[in-house]
Amino acid sequence: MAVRLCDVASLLRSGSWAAEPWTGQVIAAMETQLSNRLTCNNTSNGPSTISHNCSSPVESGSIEDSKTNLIVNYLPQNMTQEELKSLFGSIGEIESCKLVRDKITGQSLGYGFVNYMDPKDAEKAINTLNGLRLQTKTIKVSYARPSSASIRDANLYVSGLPKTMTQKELEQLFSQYGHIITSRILVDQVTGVSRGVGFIRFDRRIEAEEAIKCLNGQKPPGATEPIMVKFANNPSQKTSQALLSQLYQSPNRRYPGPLAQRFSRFSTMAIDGVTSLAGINIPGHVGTSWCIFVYNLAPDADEGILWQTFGPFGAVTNVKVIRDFNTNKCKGFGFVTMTNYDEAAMAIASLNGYRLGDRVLQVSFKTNKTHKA
DNA sequence: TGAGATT
Repeated sequence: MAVRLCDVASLLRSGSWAAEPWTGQVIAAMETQLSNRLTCNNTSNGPSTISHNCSSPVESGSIEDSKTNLIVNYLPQNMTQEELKSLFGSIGEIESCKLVRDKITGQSLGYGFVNYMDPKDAEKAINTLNGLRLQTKTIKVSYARPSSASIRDANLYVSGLPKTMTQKELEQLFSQYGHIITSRILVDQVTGVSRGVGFIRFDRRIEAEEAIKCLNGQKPPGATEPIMVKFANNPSQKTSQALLSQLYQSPNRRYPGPLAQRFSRFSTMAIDGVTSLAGINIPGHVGTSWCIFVYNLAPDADEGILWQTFGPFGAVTNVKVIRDFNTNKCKGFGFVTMTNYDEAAMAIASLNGYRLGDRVLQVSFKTNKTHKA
């Protein structure tokens, strides 16, 4: 099986995401000022090389920002709002929780918001859940900015990049026009070589607009060909398009649908270990879940450790650490609920006998001893 | 010609 225990071990804080140190949004008057500072004199007389004489943008900041409201990105596609609440509720009391879904299709857009009652819990959630691996995703947890039009649609699609250009170089190129939230260069999955396309998400729309004006059709330093810079499609457009094409196209299936699923659970196992982690629902188990008994947990074990340990194996819907009523210390065992049999079985096979801290776990399906008298 | 970050 392709699941490696070192992956599980690496969960325990790889620090893969830094929390955005960022503290706020800029008032409208500053936007004009910023816009003026960054104005370039790009003429449309064809490609030329880019000069780097623009000044750096000001850092935005405000004490008004919420210290309780978090944005959670890169959630697994099949994760529900209830699971999101369960995961973040293990840190502290939640005031509200929302998984963002496509308005038309209802599909998860892969991100959500969690608002805590106590700012300390929000901070703790960033420290403990940011970078958590869930299925094939590594979630990112950071403070949410107050929603406003100025921060929307600030995502750029860049193509024609030199294949040798690194993410850092891409950021250097674009950072002169504003504060970059995320950047990415797409690579060939087999060779790892750049595909010459990437994405830059700016803090604010005006920064993205300025970058398009200044960089579209220009040659990066040392490049022989000009790059194309434009606004990226947003996810709701894509899901809407997919819905439309489903409605209007012939019934030929391009993706594994109900037919493939009829091969039952082995279809998810046979392809490779990664596919089996993708959270494909298995007919016959819809509406059921699989409860896993985890024994030999340390006294200080908490729900977070169970999420971290089982989350990478598939859809986890709930975790529970059994505690002593008086001391509140873990009594040495807990339970994990998973949606899919394959994923639960994989987790058990991989984690039974696994060393967690100074203890060797015993992991099995929960047996039906039912209730105590 | 493409991942998924502002309710």
